[in-house]
Amino acid sequence: MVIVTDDTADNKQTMDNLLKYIRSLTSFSETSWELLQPALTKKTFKKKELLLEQGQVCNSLFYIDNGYCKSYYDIDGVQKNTGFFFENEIATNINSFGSGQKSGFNIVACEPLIAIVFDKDKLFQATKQTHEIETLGRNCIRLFATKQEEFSTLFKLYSAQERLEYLEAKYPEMLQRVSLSQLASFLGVARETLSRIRKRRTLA
Amino acid sequence: MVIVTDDTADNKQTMDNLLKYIRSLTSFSETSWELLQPALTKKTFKKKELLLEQGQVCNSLFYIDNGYCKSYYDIDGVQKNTGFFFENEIATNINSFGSGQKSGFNIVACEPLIAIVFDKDKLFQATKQTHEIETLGRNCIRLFATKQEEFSTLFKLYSAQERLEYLEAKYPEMLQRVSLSQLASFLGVARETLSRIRKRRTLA
DNA sequence: TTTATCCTGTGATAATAGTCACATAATTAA
DNA sequence: TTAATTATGTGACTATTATCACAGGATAAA
Repeated sequence: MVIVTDDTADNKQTMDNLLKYIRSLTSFSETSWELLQPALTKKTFKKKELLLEQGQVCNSLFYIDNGYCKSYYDIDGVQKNTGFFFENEIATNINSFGSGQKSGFNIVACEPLIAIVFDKDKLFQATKQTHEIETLGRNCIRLFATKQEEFSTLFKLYSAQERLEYLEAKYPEMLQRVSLSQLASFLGVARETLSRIRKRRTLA
Repeated sequence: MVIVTDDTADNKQTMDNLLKYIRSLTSFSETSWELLQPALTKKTFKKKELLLEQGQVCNSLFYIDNGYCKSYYDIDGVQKNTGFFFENEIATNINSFGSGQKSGFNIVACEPLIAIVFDKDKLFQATKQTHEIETLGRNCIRLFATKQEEFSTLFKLYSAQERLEYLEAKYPEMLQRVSLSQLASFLGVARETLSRIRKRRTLA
C-alpha cells in the first residue's frame, strides 16, 4: 500500500480545510473559490518566527491550518499577550489591515505553523468580482469583532478567577495548549497570581 | 428672516449627517444612497429608553445623530457598562445582529436621542444591489472590531489609572459627558476607586 | 547525558482595589 | 421652592494582586 504524503497532497488538504472553513461562514460557489485562488499562498512558519512585526503595516490575513500563534505587545521588553489563534481561525491585525496604519503589536508562531496567507491587494481585486467574497470578508470581521467584544467584556464583568473559569468552560483548548505564564499575560494578571488562583481552584 | 425648523428640515439634516458619515468611511454614490433609503428610519428615544433589550435579537443598527447611549449588562441588578456610543457612531450588538442569537446586554439612551435605525432585512436586500453598501458594512464592522480590540487591549496592558489616562488623552469627550460612576463601571473599577485615582492625579 | 533554558510554585511584603458606611453636593421631579 | 433622588468624596478596613526572591521541575539543545 502506498500512502501519498508529498507536498501536493499536503497542499490540497490545507486548501480543502480552508474551503471547508469558508463554507462554514457563508455560501461559496466553485467560481468564487477559483476567483479567490490568486490571493492565496500557503506558507509555513518556524516556532518563534514572526507573522507580523510591530511597526509594519499588516497586508495579510493568516488562515491557521496547523499549529497556533499569538499576538503580543512588547512593553519595555516584556511580552504582553493579547490573543491566541488556533486551527481554523484567522490571525491578523484587523485595524492595520483595514486602515493601512502601522501595527502596534507582533504576531508570532508558538508552534511550527502551517498557514494560508491572504494577500490584501489581490483579495480586494477578487472581492470586486463577486458578492460572496465580500460577504465572506464581512463575516470574518464580524467573528473577529465578536471575539474582541467577548474578551473586553470579560474584564469589565469578571474577576481574574472568573475570567479563568470562563476560559476553562468556553475555550478548554486554550488552557491545554497555552502555558500558564503565557495565559496569565492574556488574562491581565501576574503569572504568580494565576498559579495561586489555579491552586485555590483545585483545592476547593 | 424666517428660520425653518420643522420636522422635514430636521430629518433632512439628520439624513445629511448620516450620508456625510458614510462617505467618511467609503465612496458612496447617489444611487447607493437611494438604494439604502428603504432600510432607514429616523427614530427618537427618551432618556432611559431602551434601544435593545437583553434576551431580544438585535435586528437593527443605530446611527447616533444626537445624544448618546450605552451598552450594559445587568448582573444581579447591577448595571455593568461595556460601551458608550456618541454622535457619528453606530450602536448595535454586532454578534446578535450578525448571528441572530439573543443579545446578552441592553442598550439604553443616556440622553434624549436622535438616531437612524437600519433595518436588518431591508439592509440585506439593499446590500445585494451594490458593492458599495456591502463595503460600507464591512468598514462599519471593522471600526467596531478595532474599537473592541482597543478596549480589550487596555485591560491587558494597563492599570486602572493608566486606562483612565488613556481615555483622557484619546476620548476626552467621554470623560466630559459620562459621569464618574458610569465611567468606573466601564473601566472595570469601583466608583470609589476611580474617585481616588482622579484625586491622586489632580494632586500630582 | 549534561548543560542550559524555561516554566511553575511559594513565601514575604508592598501596592492596589473592593466594600461598607456616611456626609455632602448636585441634579431632577413634584 | 422644596423634596427626592442621584452622584461624589472620603475614612476605615478587608481582600486581592503585584513584585521580589528563590527553589525545584520540565523541556530543549549541545
